[in-house]
Amino acid sequence: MRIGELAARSGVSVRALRYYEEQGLLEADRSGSGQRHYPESAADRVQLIQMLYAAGLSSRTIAELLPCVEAKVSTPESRARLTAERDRIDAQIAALTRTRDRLDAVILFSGSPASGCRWIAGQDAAAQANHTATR
Amino acid sequence: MRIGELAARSGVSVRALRYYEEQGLLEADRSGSGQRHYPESAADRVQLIQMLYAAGLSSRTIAELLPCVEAKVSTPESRARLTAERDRIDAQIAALTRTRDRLDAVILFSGSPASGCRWIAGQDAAAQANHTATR
DNA sequence: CTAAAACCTGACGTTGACGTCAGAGGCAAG
DNA sequence: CTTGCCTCTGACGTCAACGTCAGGTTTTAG
Repeated sequence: MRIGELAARSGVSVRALRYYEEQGLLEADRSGSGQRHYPESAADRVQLIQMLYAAGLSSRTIAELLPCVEAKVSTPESRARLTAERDRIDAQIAALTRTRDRLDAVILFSGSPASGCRWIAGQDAAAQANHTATR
Repeated sequence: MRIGELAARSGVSVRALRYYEEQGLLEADRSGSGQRHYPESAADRVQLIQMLYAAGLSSRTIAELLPCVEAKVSTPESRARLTAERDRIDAQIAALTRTRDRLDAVILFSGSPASGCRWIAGQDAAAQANHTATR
């Protein structure tokens, strides 16, 4: 498939796909006229790339680890990197969990009918119950 | 305390503290000569700011929600924002967890002695056991 | 009193993952 | 054939959270 279709399928921009290639994350066959052609498997690969970007990995790190993750093989060096990144992600999850719990506490407390949240007059309890029921 | 000490205590740079003030996240008393003076409580506030930055909130959003989080009060609007951010963080935690599990699978599989990871010759099982024992 | 250290404002520099635009070709339909 | 859409390369633009530097004032240690 060509780049536009891959972009549509994987939900990223055409520019992003070219950028991934530039960073050595995604290879493409070229037609005689220079157009990129991707196999079906490219969609999965793009998903994986996005996944790793979302976890805070840089292009360089992704380029280093992507083959390992796809093939499930690793050298001692790459295994060290993998472990380091996993630990970093673990720490990030822990931090995010604390942050979420903190926000939850604010939401629950300030949203509770008994909490005296009526610090701006004119709020009726119905709207508050609505928000509280969000969870 | 002055800005240098606050920076040292909270582990952020002086520049960052000035930036926070510029963004309306952190206020400071000024001495006659214009130097910033912070109360003890500023350290906690900075920690909270860092926490929210780390969760992916922008300066603008933090400025909006910081008073709510500190005082545990909220208007209906801010509660909606709080809920939205919490949900976003929840989703991010879920995505990170999936990513971590994927990395874990690679580490465990490629690190297992029986996995045939010896695809580069010359590795002894002892080093592998070391890495495996990391967790 | 003096020199070092800390602080001030203002302004330009950095980084990464793209967005966007320009100008030029390629490709199936009518 | 030509119209309209897709693609190409190359290059500059963006945005946020600071880093860094310049040039000057203030505070502190000796």
